Amino acid sequence: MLSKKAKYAMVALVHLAKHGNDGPVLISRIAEAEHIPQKFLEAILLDLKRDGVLASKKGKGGGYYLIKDPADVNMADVMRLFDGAIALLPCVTYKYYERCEECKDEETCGIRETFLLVRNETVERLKAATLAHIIQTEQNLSGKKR
Amino acid sequence: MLSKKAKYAMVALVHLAKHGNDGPVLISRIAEAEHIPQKFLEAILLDLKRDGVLASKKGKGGGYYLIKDPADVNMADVMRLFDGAIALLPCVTYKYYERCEECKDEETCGIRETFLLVRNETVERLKAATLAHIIQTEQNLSGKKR
DNA sequence: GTGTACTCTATCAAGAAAGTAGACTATCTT
DNA sequence: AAGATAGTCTACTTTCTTGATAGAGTACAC
Repeated sequence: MLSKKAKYAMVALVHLAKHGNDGPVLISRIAEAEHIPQKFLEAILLDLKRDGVLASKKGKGGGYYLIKDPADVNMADVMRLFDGAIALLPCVTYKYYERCEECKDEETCGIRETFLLVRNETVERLKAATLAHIIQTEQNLSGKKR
Repeated sequence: MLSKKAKYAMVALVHLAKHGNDGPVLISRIAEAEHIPQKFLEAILLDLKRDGVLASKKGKGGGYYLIKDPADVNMADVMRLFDGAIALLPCVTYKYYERCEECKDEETCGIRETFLLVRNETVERLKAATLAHIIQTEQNLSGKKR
């Protein structure tokens, strides 16, 4: 399962991508609009800033704003930032690789093979899920609903 | 990430599917062969027994053995048994469904849509990963390696 | 220089994950 | 029936992570 941090981060990013066209958005505004505990959200936005996705402005008229193109911000990166590896086993991750102690031969492990395929499919899908893509999807879904 | 329990369960099941043709296999044998803490493995095998995948025999000549066809035991079920839902968000699970508090409209949520697709792909892949399939895969991989 | 708004450090409670200990029960062999 | 074998059950411990909250500090605008 995703952590709340990762989920809140995604929700906040979508919010910023949608409402950030007229300058910085207040933390308090995002917190209220998206029902996220404000203090918790502060830490999350700070992480996203350190990661280079967002920037902020202090004082009156301040707030957070996107500094990347919504088409260049994807859910795979967000998930990795907050929850670490996407794969379900350490032996099929790229950055967090760890050998299974009990595995005799990694190259012929049938379990590993399955989870490697799962990982690859998931990463591909999450990389495609950019902010731009998510917003587009929402518009399509509302269109169908009507 | 998978819990150790789920991973050990998968490894133990593959062991039983491979070596269970001449009667029950001792917990201690599996623990030693697969490098799993024995006491921990006991609890795991008990869970698998309660779930109807394994049966056991006490006393001399006893041990655990599969009571399902290896083609009918898949990793999706094992993962659900030990780790709960496979999906990354509670709002896209079947059995563990929970509404997102902050979600205004689930049907048009772009984030949900992405994680629904991820879940479906993962479940499909894990359902296909039966014990029979895993063992077959291992044979194929060793074949290629030589 | 006052108010606004982000930043940083510390702390906390609850729960889960991973593993350990030990007594108990069922079964087989002789 | 005794004694060994092997799974069953209950309880506990330890460590880590998650999801927060509190409050002082810093930067900026007017």
